[in-house]
Amino acid sequence: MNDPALTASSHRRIRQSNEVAALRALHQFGRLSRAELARKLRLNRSSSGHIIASLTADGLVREAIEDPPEQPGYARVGRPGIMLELVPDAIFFLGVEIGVEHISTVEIDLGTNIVSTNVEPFDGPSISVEAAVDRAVSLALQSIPASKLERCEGFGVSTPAQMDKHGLVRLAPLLGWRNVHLAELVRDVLPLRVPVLAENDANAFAIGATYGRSEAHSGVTLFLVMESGVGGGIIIDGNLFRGANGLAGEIGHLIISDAPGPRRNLEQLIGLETIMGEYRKTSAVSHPAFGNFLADVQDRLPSAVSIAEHWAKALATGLVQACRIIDADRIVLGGSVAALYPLMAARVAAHIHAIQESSFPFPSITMNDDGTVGSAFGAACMLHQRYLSLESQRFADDTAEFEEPEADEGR
Amino acid sequence: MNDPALTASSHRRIRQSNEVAALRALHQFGRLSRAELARKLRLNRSSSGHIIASLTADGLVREAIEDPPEQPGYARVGRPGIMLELVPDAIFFLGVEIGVEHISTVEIDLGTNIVSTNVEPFDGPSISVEAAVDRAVSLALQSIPASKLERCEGFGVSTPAQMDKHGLVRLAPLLGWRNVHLAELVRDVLPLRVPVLAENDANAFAIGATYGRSEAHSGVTLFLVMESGVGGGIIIDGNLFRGANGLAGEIGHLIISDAPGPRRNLEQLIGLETIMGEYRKTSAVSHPAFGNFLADVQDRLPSAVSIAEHWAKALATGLVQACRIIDADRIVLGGSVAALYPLMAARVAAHIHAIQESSFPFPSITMNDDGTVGSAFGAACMLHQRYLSLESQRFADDTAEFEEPEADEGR
DNA sequence: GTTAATATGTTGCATAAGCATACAAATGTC
DNA sequence: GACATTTGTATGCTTATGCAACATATTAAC
Repeated sequence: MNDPALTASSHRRIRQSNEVAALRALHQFGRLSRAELARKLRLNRSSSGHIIASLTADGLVREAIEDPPEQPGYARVGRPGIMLELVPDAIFFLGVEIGVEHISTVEIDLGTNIVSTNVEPFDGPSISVEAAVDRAVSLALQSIPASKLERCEGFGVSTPAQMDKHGLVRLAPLLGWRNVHLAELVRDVLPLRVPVLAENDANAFAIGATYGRSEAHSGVTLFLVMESGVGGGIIIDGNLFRGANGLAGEIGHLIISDAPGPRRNLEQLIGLETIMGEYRKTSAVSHPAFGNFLADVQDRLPSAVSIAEHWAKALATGLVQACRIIDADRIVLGGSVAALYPLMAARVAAHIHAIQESSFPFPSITMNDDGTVGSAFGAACMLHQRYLSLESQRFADDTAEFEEPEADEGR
Repeated sequence: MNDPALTASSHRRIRQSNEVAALRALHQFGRLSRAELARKLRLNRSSSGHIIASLTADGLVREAIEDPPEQPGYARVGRPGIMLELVPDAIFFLGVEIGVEHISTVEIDLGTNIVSTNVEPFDGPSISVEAAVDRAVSLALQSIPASKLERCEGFGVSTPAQMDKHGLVRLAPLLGWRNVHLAELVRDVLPLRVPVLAENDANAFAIGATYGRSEAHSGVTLFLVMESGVGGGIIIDGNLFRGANGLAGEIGHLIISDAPGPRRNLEQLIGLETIMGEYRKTSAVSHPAFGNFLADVQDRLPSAVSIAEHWAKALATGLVQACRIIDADRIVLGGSVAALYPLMAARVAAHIHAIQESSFPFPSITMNDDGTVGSAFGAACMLHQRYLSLESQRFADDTAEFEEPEADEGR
């Protein structure tokens, strides 16, 4: 492909771009009248009408039957608009997470509502890629009736792996994969001709946690997933920033060696295993769970508090380092270990202010409240995002030619 | 402004977008025929002709009189195309750097060639913002004949400061500024109605070092300026990534505390002052310069080599940390201290491989060969880049309405 | 040296899509 | 109940691109 920045607009492209913009606006703002849409898109009212007509014909948009909660008190003069909304079940997207210990799948609709989820235990390291893909695909499809299948418009896979943007896995240490084209494998197995995207699990999680949230729609969000491993993803202006090799935001491998001793990375300092390893040494319970630890911290048990304190300091250090580089304005914590944050928020903040120079602003830190299927959900969101873009399959009929290997003589 | 991603295309917008694409292609590839351009832009040959006609009428493009170095050996059949090129002196852009010890100015033409430069000593901390702006503007304009002034299409300012994207300086510790609207001040003083942009000096330097280079046109480039201070900038797919507050890439404030002792940041470890401070303790010369140090390193003088070794290790640590976050595929070193790198490249590489886990790819490291006016040049490039975009002033006549404060009812 | 093949630039026409305008409809205000 | 205000739609206009045809300029072939 030539420089995407250079590609020109043509006639169809305008309409496509405007349809996409309309869909995005409806997704972001929920309900809009044609006139409101025209204003948002800086379009003529009649053009807005045309665009809506074509989207309605495609079954993607409809007029809302009821316009219920008419803001009370503020009644506007003039003829009221007819509210438009996305037709949620017009199409759907599937996302699966191939984890180390489980496979999760999610179905989302055009409104990015979760329609259904499946989770299944799984022993990643002992299973071949092909078998894993088979299981993931069949789990995702098991609850979809055949008649509905054709409305599927995308399939996303997330997995703990380094991979390029085409879904070619370079390395997946936890699963023992190397140089497998994951997206291809899924495409081959899927009984559908739909776009397939594969993405690192932390990156997918980051998309899922921010997708559609207006806060994350502009600015820089750093998302952290803290489990036994610590991953991360960066969202810039609502889009995933992958970096050159899909490794951007892999904050778990930051080197934090404030203390003397062997060099340790952030993952080894704030990951679940470290916490539990330390906690086991002191806990009264024989096989303590993370919940026991949280309870002990809450109860101000000194040994637990001390562990949490180290955790807070390491986390603060990592966040400060990351922000020196990407200058995020928003940090979102996810993964099971994030539950420790509310108990330690003040300590984390104190450490941050002690560590960083006072002239630097610091981002807000919030928790990700999402459920357990975050990464699969994010994978599905990636395809929703793609559908609401110029790369959408809706426009594929006229761009059907895939004659990419054109001679790049000009380099 | 509403979501920029949502704004729709209209008729004029197509043409504008295509004219911009044509200008960019000509800038990037130098000379193209109408037919070649049409292929690059995926446009019909006749459309390409129309666009070129309108750009030629505007005086921005012309047919090259001679097509000299016709690649020998490879003669293509068919009617040869008429080569088109930008008219370099159709318009020009000015860039100034308000440094701590000097003011530099640059004039570049439409081909981003440097037309002229001025440098003047300056005592930043002792001079008010207004006076500094005055001097910078008059130095930039001094060699421009009045008749030429109207062809100026942009004015860029770079300075060591934290500022937002509108050119509002939050803090400039080295100059003693705080909460000044630098871009506004320049606009007020300039005897021209041209776009004015202000940017942090390291960010501007980064743009200048990568702008127009096809290598940097895709991927992630981390640029480092090493002087007494250490700054940095990040270029993603050819565009500056500012972060939420314009502080992205400010790698000098990374905390590197591998050694015991007080916490130190990267700037304190690899900056010019540290090197020279250490070097002075051992040097035979009474007032040694950085050149003496370089010579001693080259001569393998143990004391100098030891200093350089520490430098290499700290640099390697900083680069690895940065790449864990942004996953750059290209690092460019600039500033006077960068001259040390070629002597230590092997050691830096060794440290990098020792520090980072083997599964991570590592970016190439190159030197910035640019002259002393890099930051001013970058500031000028920012306006060149803007001119070759849809925000160009060329299109301002029909977008003249600035009725931004529209009610954002939908939030 | 003439003819064929190939690629470029230009011209006239068709098409598509947004814009401007006008108008009917639906609501609130007086 | 008259009027203002806003929405949605229908009509004609403008504009930029695409398409096809043609003249033009060059190489290759006989």
